[in-house]
Amino acid sequence: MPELPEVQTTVDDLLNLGIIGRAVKRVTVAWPAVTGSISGQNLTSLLRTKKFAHIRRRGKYILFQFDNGRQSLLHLRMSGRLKFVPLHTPVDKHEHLRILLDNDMELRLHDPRKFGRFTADETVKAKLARLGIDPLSKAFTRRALAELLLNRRRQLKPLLLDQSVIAGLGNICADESLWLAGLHPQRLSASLKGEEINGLRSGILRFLKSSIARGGTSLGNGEQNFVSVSSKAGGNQTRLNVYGRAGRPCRRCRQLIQRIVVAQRGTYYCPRCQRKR
DNA sequence: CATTCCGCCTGGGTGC
DNA sequence: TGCACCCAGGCGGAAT
Ligand SMILES: [Zn+2]
Repeated sequence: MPELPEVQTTVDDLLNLGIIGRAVKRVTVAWPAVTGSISGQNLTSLLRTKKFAHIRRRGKYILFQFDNGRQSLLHLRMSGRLKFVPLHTPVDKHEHLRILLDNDMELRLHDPRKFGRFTADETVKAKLARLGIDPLSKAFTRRALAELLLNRRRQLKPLLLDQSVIAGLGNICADESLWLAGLHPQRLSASLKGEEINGLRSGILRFLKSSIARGGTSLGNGEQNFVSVSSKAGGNQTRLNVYGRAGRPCRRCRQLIQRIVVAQRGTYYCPRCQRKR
């Protein structure tokens, strides 16, 4: 579930927990697929005594940088979230990766669907290199977005979800941004006019800033619902205009919101405000 | 180059 | 209660 705002919220939380400057004591892997079958012992020998120097968001990845220069990446995928608890806290059945620090606090990946991934090897650089522009960076100008759109002939929504084009946007952000901009999710990227491109950029930024300011979007109360490291649910769900609102009236024109499938993802839009043309 | 389908997993919701 | 079915915030690989 986590998209850019939820990952950013998670990183912001991590930076308030006193992890920076602490060393790794042990890594425990409870579900091998999380690490691509790299054992906890291997990861422990790689990271033991190394201190956390930086924690940053890169697209939807959380990047951990250690004081020896080693980098590792954590991706929360669909249902991952982090917990930070004392060493002897009973291990939940959904906690598949645990990183013990030298203050006996443990960072745990809680991930019911087991899609989350952690890597600390040489593939990190390649993964980072594949990421497109960060939508919150200064480089994400109207001109930069125009170039990304006009040089491709793709449907808008799959393009927005392509992490090698723009890094961090997810299914909710794509639908909400397209509604804000009044653009059909299947419009061809190369067909956009200047003003439409500017509107799309504004929509993306407006959604991201709103969601981050509210601690992300938390859609329910289940195991797979997003909460930050401090166990707080986000508040952006009440601001959604189309996502999950099929059959309900558009807040702008009262036309009923429709759900279609685009690029194998549920896609919500207003047939009146967002014409294919 | 773009699109489509599948696999990876568990859990929540709905309808019978 | 039970069961069948559909859906889910992501992504990588294969086929077309
Ligand atoms: Zn509308």
